[in-house]
Amino acid sequence: MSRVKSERNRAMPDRDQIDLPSHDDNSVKASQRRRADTQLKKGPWTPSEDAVLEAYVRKHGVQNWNVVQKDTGLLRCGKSCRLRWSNHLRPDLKKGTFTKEEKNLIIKLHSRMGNKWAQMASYLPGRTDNEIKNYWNTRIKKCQRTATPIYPANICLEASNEDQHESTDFNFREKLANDLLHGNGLYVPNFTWGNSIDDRESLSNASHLPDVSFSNLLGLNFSSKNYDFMDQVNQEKFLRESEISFPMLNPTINGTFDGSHAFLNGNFSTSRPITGPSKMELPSFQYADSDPNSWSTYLRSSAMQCANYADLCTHSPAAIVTAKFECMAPTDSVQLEELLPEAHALSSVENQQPSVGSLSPPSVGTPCDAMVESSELDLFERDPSLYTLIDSCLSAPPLCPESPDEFQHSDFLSALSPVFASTEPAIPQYEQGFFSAHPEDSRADAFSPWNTVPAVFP
DNA sequence: AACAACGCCAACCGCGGGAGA
DNA sequence: CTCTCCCGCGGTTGGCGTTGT
Repeated sequence: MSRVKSERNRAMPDRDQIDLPSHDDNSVKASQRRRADTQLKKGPWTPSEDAVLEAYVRKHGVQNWNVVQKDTGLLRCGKSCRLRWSNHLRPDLKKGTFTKEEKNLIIKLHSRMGNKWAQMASYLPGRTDNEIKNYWNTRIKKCQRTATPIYPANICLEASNEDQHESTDFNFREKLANDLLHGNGLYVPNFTWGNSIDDRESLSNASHLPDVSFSNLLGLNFSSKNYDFMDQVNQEKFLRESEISFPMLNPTINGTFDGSHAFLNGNFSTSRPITGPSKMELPSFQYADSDPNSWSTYLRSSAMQCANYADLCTHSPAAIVTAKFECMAPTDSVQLEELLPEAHALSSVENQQPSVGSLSPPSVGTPCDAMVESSELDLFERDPSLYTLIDSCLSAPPLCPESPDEFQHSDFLSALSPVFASTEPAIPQYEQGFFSAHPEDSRADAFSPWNTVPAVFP
């Protein structure tokens, strides 16, 4: 903060609006403040007010918002002036609705930052924290109403992959493996079909991993010496997918959160079961994994349930049709700078758009986009031939649980592959040098010529 | 056509932090 | 060290247009 002393002295002593004698006691100040508040205008800004404010800022720049109010005679408090300028009158603002790329980025950023709207805005040049906040709040409401995950699976996948690849000081993957393996012991799940598969809400947030090996799905590796972490989480993933395939298995997936794991669509609490209306605040990824109800504990329990699902698959191979919904891996080891490439790419895309404020050009159709628009992919709609495929599979003789390897699934999976092939997110490439400085420099405020240069309109 | 629900947006409010007196 | 002031942030509210019933 580099305010000039003289400017500060010109500022109105009152917190936001009015000059008050320095010798007044607090009660008098408060009284006068209230009186002053009533004199100030509230509500929507008129074009004439905008013009006055803009003209003033163009001439004098931004130094002290209370001075703006005083000098211009606007019946607006300094705070209101600042808000109006930063959210609407700034020349570098980008108008219009968020593009799909921006939405993706917001979701990804929120998965890492939580409700740090201003920080998030720094990754979205031309966008304000208020815009992002409004978008997110609307999104949360929508997700709550439709009982869909707040964090689309593809976003979580990227977060998961990035964390797995780049985390150095905290190896989340190994931590999970340790949790799952109970030290050096192998996890031998209970294969008894009939255990209720609960916590599907939680399962929808399991870690995304590459396509599930069918032998893993059938539980063959559960007793294998080579049964590693990936196998376990693959099975975990598959179990979660079962909830998507067979929602009827979980009558409790209706938006209430009173389970011990307390997953909240994309958010999960570290400790407290959540009942009733929930406040979707910070992202799950931000919470430390230090609670008995946490992610690792959850994974451990659901790995066991996975075996149940593997059993189910031996009788109902059609279940795997929906097996391509990714999910998340919460972690507290996050490099926010990882998002710079995407932010840059996003900015590049925006720059190529025909005009500021217009809608984005026809999307290339990344699956991530699709997930943002609709978290629930109807694979059957996307490929009606699946019906035939499933029918043929279901009409085949039941598989023998004792020899699940006999199941010839390769054709089945390959037939499905066109459906699944497009579900990997397309991450824009990062062009070196676009962001030459810290992302904070890309903040809308920082981009503004007012802040860096002289406070005088060029 | 009327009403309600929803979505979006703008603006306000309270609070905390930084800086200067 | 304390107080005051300003700024910025996050939460919340209210208005208005759109959509659904």
